[in-house]
Amino acid sequence: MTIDMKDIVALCKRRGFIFQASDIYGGLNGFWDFGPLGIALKNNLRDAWWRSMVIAPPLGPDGSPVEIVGLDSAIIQNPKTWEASGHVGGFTDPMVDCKETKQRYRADHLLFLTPLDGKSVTIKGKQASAFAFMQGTSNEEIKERLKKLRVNKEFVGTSADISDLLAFTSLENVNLSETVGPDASEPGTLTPPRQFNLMLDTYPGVVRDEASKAYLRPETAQGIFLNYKNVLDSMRVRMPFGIAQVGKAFRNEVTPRNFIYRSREFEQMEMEWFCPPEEAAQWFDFWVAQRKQFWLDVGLPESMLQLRKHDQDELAHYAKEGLGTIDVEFQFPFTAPGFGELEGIAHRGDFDLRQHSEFSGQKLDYLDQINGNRRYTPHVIEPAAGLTRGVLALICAAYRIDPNRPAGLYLDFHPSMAPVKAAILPLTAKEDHVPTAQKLYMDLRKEYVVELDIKQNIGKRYARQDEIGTPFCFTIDNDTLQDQTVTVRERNSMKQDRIALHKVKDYLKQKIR
RNA sequence: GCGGGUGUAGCUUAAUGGUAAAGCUCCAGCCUUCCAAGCUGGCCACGAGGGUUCGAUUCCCUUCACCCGCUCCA
Repeated sequence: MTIDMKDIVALCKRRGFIFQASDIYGGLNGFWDFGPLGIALKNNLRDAWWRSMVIAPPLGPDGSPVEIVGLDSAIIQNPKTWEASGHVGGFTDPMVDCKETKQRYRADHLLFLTPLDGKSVTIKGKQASAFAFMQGTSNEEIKERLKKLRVNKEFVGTSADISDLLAFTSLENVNLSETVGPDASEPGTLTPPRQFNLMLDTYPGVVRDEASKAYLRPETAQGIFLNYKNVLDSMRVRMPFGIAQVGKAFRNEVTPRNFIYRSREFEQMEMEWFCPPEEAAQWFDFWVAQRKQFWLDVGLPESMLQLRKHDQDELAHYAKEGLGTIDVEFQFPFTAPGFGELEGIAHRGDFDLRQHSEFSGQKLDYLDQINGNRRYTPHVIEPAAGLTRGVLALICAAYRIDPNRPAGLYLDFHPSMAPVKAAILPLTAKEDHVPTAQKLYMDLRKEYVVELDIKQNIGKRYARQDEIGTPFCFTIDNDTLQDQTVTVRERNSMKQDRIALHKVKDYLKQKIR
């Protein structure tokens, strides 16, 4: 069965999960709003995460519960934060476009050759003094390409490894008009490198002043590092321990795509786990296993999940010195049969605390008074999950096409994630079914999100509940009035059972973990 | 940012240089004892801006959004 994202987007809109932001104004690229059921689903996922991290964190390798505390830091922090974190400097990738082929290249991924004798050659009547190639191009491919361009010369670097070639950005005075792009047929088609600012900025204060420029956080993590010392000084935590945070983050994605998967405003669930350097490897493995289990627990099927270790060259700037990064990936409809990132577990080493210590002049190390007053800067293991992406994964995983039911489809949410746990349906709108239904509804809503739906025939009401993934429907009919039983209709099987009216609450308690 | 495609009601579709049509949904009422049933009535649309024209949803331009591909993705 292949799922079309169009159908998922349509369902999300039709049933109040996710709307395009600023819909009545024609939308805004990269922004989405969560409707009544979308926020319910998101809150359920967020709460499950918070519970699994802060309220009831898992047992560590030694069998005792690990220690994690919560945090909610500001979205806007002192801009120095992002200088220290490396985001201001390293978060803007210079890009180069080719006017001929319409290709775009990251300037720092381009390498190029210059003739050994320093003399240019003529191609299509134009002088060419440099030839650009994508990083990773093999020597054979380079030779082949030069042959195609009918260039017969000795080049700097051709006989050596590709890594010896000069990086494009290292050439201050490169003459672009004499440079042949990686896929171009003539020189002079490349644009100068352009900076892409990947952080959104703002200007706190009523007067717009360049000196007051600040950034909307591109990740929640830095707010945790900034509060590392505050937490240490106020919470009596001891190494190893974690700080967890859920919140919005903002990135100027070059191309927002795939519904809410890559948006410019999104929500993260991040936990920074601080530990002694020598324990980092053990905790890294521990958290990778824990995080995968979390996604299984909220209902994503094993077959749609995979763990993937980052290659060395795709590691983020902060993860380069550590044990690397492993992603938990989900098989989204738009990546299938491939997978897309849902969560990344990164070993950040002591990079962040070291940087912030240097930029702020504050001591951010740890004095271990239990183990001989040893002093060290903790290493950090970071499970960073996309809450927004998690919601999309839950919806995609739950989407079931079923021609045998009126709605033609249903959402197979795990009962704990379902926005509505149960619907109370009087079989008819007649006066004798309604009061009993209302009474049951008023009773259940104290503990569960339930809906009372009176209007229209029963089939339509079941269909609507199928579409929003409500796991159970309780129907009140004439028999209810006689023997105090109701029909319970189970979403996935559409099977009906009769249970006692007073057992309904226990039934839900047992079914919804 | 590039190339291609698509924009008519909540959804699916229609027609038209001159009052924009229908089915489903939705709402109200009736009827209904278990899966979008039936009857009656009702609400709701030409993505936005500009141009051509007596008149534009239709033709032209621009723009915005979405989809696909490229690119990017700490």
